[in-house]
Amino acid sequence: MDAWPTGRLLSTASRLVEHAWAEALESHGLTHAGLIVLHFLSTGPASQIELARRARVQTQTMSRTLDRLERDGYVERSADASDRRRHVVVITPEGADAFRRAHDLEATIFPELPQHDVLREALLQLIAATETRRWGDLDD
Amino acid sequence: MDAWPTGRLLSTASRLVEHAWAEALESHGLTHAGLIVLHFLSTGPASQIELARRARVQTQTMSRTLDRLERDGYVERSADASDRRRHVVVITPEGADAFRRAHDLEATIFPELPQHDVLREALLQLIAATETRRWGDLDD
DNA sequence: AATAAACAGTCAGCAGGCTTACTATTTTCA
DNA sequence: TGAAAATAGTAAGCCTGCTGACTGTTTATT
Repeated sequence: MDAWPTGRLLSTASRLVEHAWAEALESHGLTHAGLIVLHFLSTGPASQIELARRARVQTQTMSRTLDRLERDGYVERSADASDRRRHVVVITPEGADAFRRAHDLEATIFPELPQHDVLREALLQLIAATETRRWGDLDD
Repeated sequence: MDAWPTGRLLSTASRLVEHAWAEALESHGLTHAGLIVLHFLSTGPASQIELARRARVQTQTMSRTLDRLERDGYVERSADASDRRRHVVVITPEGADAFRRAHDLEATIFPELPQHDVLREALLQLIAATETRRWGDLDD
């Protein structure tokens, strides 16, 4: 496995970690993708396009993630009065509750690593190096 | 984004890198998941369960990946005479060709990173720390 | 003012992860 | 030997990425 290309190591590690999360999250009625959204909404409402931009996914993907969150009663969508193209997405009390319960898991589920800080730094650099081409200049 | 949990950084980085790959690979008629399989098969035939184990995916996932590779003419499945439960998977000349053309991309597509070696080492440790619970003891 | 362009969101369909549930074959062992 | 257990593979259905094509609304241009 030492011979694997770095991209493959990256996606394998990502899948393994995500799976460990998923196990913990499903007991709170949440998924990985949903948790990200609740995180963003915990500080206030947002449009779908803004949520997509911050999560670095396509608006179509975000649309379906919100479908599921809405189905489960964690968010609500309403038309924006001043711009009827826009939907304002708001977290519900149930959503805020689920987020609060799940929030600490994010930190604790990650395995102890001697290189944790270095890993974070390298990932941030890697993201910075690749994302501009795909997502343009983002400030968060 | 500095405040993001490490798991989220990991999956975001993984998706961005994978997307850059995908662009390059599709010009060779390949996908990420397919390339891994061709890589494993380039040194000889294997059973589906063995391919799944080495790629760290479920056999059901591998089954469908092989469906697509077979559909595209890159691999062939045949029943194992000595154990009729088993399918022996073999790479075709077309598959070997596609693999050869794509092989170098894996290394060159990855962005230059000052921390490349440290990143690899951290990822290998992370995989080692998480995979045993899910995949048992593997020797590769 | 009318038309063109940009924008916000959705739908349909594919890929590749996952789980649960199934068939068919082989192995074990009572 | 014959029944139970293990093994290899598939099917169906969910989630979350993606692309391409579409609707409806707003903004820009002429």
